[in-house]
Amino acid sequence: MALRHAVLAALLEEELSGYQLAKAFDVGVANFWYARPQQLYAELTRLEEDGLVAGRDVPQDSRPNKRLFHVTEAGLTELETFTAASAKPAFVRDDLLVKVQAADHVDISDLIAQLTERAQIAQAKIDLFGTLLRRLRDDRTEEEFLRHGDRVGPYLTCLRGVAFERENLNWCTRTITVLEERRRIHARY
Amino acid sequence: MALRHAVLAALLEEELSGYQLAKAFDVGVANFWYARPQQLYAELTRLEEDGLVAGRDVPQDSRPNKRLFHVTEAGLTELETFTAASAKPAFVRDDLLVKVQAADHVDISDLIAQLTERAQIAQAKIDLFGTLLRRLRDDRTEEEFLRHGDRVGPYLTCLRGVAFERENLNWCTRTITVLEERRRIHARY
DNA sequence: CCGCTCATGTAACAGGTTACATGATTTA
DNA sequence: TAAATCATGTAACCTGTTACATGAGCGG
Repeated sequence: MALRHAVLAALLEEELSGYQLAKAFDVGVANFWYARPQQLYAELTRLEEDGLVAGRDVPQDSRPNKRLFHVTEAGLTELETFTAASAKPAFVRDDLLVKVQAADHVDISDLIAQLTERAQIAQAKIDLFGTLLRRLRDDRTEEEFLRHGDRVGPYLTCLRGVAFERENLNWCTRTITVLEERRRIHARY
Repeated sequence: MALRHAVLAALLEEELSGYQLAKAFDVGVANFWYARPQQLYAELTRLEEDGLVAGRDVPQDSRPNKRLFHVTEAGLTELETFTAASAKPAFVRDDLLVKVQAADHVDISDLIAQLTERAQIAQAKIDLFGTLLRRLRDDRTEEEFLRHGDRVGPYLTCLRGVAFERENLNWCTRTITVLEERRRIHARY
């Protein structure tokens, strides 16, 4: 099971409902994992059955009631065990890269369109992460926060997210430039 | 189907056997996708059934015979269609990031060990990709090659691979430094 | 003779995606 | 009144992983 530990890690910081978790694991706030809502609801059910998280009902007026989950002692132990075990390397699996790999055999305009779209998404994420980082470290400088802040885990993963998206953006614009230049040259004949 | 197009893209450059494909999709030569040998053999069978690739038997002495596959006209059309369709964004799903997210609640030494291991893997990949890039562009400078080389797709995906691993390495060493510093401070009490 | 590379698979299972379902409330 | 947000799921399906199986030749 893989999602399992990601959920536990996310719930360490604060009590969350399935719905809130889904938000975090979707749009890109959680840069260390991605999952669909259905998967999260299912996983929370299983985690509770196994006693790794516990939920409590929170009645709300003018909103449907919700269940907030927190990590139990057993859950923390499970996370410790998981952390001690060696991590399998992460792989790249990206449709866009497949398309660029085939660049010399397919329509360049399609490719440029998709690279442009990806670049925009990357920029949006960079902005989002930037805001998030500023909120996490509050007044402090990054250096100061990383030394003495009380919870740096989420900050560190967020730094990874920024770096990744920055490289992503960089590569997209570079690739677009190359492909456009080649199209221009080709168009002369 | 996802692997399908990755296989087609890989076969564009040269005729390959299942075994050769497996090599390319494993160790990290193909930086645009990852797959296990079993999956590739299965996918090649399906692709051939669907007429998107065609194989030919190559008898070898002092080696088992093999089947080399190449992309058919129908296969190329399929790739074009795929490229024209909009790509779904790629997500992060990394065990190591989950562990770092939980950094404030788990054993730091375990974390540092795994970050170190990951950093070494990243360095190895950077070297590998560097060699590959030099081979691809031959004598030419990168600028020159990207403008006038005849097949730049694999080069561009490889550039993405280098950038990714460089950021990976960077983040790992930075994170190690932060965690070690915090451990040092903590140890005083 | 042991382990590695070449060469190709099958079968059972775990994990993730897509489609579908429901229902209340707030905002435009 | 239509769309978005809050809130939670079920069921069928597709994809990918793990474990296992086979067999020949080459290098130490």
